[in-house]
Amino acid sequence: MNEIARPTLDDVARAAGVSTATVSRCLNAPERVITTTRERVMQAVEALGYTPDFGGRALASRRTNTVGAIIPTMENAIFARGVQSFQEVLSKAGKTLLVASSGYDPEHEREQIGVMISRGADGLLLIGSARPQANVDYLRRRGIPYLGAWNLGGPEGHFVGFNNRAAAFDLTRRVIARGHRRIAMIGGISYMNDRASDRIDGVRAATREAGLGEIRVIEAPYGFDDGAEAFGALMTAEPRPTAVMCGNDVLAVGAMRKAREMGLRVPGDVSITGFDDIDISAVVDPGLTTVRVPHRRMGEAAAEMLLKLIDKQPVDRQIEIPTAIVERGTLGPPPAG
Amino acid sequence: MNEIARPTLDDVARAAGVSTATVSRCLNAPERVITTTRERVMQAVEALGYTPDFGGRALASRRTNTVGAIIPTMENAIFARGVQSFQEVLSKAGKTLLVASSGYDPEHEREQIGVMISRGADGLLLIGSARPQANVDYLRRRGIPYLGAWNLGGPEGHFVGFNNRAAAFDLTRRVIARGHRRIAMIGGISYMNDRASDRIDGVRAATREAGLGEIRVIEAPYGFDDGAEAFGALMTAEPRPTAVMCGNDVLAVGAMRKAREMGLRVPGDVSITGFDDIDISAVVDPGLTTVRVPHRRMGEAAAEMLLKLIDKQPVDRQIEIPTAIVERGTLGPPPAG
DNA sequence: TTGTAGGCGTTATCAA
DNA sequence: TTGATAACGCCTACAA
Repeated sequence: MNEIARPTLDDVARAAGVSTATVSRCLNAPERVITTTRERVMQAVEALGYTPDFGGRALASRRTNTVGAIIPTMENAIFARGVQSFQEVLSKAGKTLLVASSGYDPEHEREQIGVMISRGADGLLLIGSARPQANVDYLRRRGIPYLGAWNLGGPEGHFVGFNNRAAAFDLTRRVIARGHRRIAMIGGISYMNDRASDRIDGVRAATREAGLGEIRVIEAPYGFDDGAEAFGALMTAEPRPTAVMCGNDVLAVGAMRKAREMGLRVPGDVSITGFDDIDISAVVDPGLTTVRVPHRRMGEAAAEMLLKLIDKQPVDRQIEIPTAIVERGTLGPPPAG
Repeated sequence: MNEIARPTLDDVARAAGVSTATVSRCLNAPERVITTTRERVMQAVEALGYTPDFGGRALASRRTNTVGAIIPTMENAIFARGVQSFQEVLSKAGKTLLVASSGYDPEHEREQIGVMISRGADGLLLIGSARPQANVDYLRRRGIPYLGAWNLGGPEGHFVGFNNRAAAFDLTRRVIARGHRRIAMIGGISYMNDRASDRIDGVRAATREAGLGEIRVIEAPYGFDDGAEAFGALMTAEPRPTAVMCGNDVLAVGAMRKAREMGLRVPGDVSITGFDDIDISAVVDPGLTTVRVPHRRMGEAAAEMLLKLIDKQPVDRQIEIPTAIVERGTLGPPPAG
């Protein structure tokens, strides 16, 4: 079987006995071509297996129908899920998704922004709002539409996301209402990560409001072991917290594992809360009390907003996706005494 | 702040007082330009913030430095993980990843292949080997290098993956060695999914080899609830199986949940096994006995192979990534009687 | 409704 | 070592 050279518009035009302009129109504005010729053309397209060349099209139309997403890593299930639905919506709109990862490093993000620009992305999805001004300027000077997702942002820019701070605040209030006075937190690494730092801020604000004084916060990388280790450190200090709130479910599940290893009952001896409501949280025993974050809905909303931005349609500056506390079994009253 | 038109090669050339050809050479073959002029050019590039236009470059060079991946869905953690490492390796090689999803539908996969071709992907990552011949032909006629991943394949084509059948076979032998004679299986949907069907085949082959006769297999979609439901059906039939082997960990964890709901102890009343070793499997109680599948390593190996294929370097036709049985707590001897 | 023709930004071939 | 210049494949006024 011989390798067949890719057919061009010219080939199709010749096969259908029309000009290249007509073929182009058949593909991009079918209503501007009379039915009979259109059918003839489409037949030729089919027969030759023609697919338009992206380079040529991009060059001539100044449009790539490509959208870029720069996320920390797909290994984090919450991003994988959001990106999946983001991509599905894009795909329906005829756009293709270009994916890059920053590994939580602003410098690397900056590089990837360059890659996306150079590939002519029509729009860009970024995560959160915490980034060097240089990265933002870079984008704005190019006038390329972009969006922060997974969180709400500052006074300018477009965002589709959750109010991480408020959700953490509400959850903390609930913990306090259960009677806890000694609360500690295992947060995600907050440097250049506004989701992590907002969650920490939310917890701090609520404990302050309740007059509990400054709570202890350990920041830990995103991993079960890291959560376990931080939990160990927290629980060997005196006075021991009666509730440990975690910046995400992975840390929380790691903490639960460590609690079991230490012979601590949850929630009998210590309450634990998470954030994200990943699959695993419904499955551990007892079930993890956490904050449900609808990543799929967010991905879809982000795609729709970015599409509008690209089309220069009017959009709200921020879209807040509501979250909800999911009470399962890891939050109880503090141990007596 | 005004939006700044993207500078072109021409702009840089003018700023540096050279021809566009020289600028192009500075970027693509620096050694062919004398140092002094090169420095002058690079300065202009820097000053203008020039990034080459992808469309123009693709058109002129017939190369896109783009690689496509068409996977069922990123929501499945095993793909998300593999794609992440795939992307990282690609990125280091200066290639960008285009992502599309097939939703496990061959028809949709075919469409996405078209999209990738039309975008000039230099190479393609597909999942597994089960697909209509038409999809394969489409690719081969174009002469575009592609790769099946996550499984090994038939007599032709390139593959980087696991021997799903052999791994399932080995695990089943282990189950039988524990004394189980009544084994049932909850498999993934096998239609056009060779990973799922190979795992089922492996289990069947081992039970046959042991003279256990035809075992009951229920196929279920990829979801906790689906695993739970299938498990319920299996355990209400007579005679009840003493071991339920699952085609993936998600089904297995669903089965474990259902077992608890039914008041069945695992592994006291029934043993359960999984496949994939996702995060959750180490965290459930008891820990799930399963097959560890190194997705990251596979993603990396796939990227390296595809890169070589694109460069027309010689490669092995198949690369097998080894798997390993992970014994945790869900596999025990069958209940007495 | 259809065709003609110029141009999009880059690379690559040839000369100089 | 550098510079002209002709592709590359497509889109889009503009003309017919």
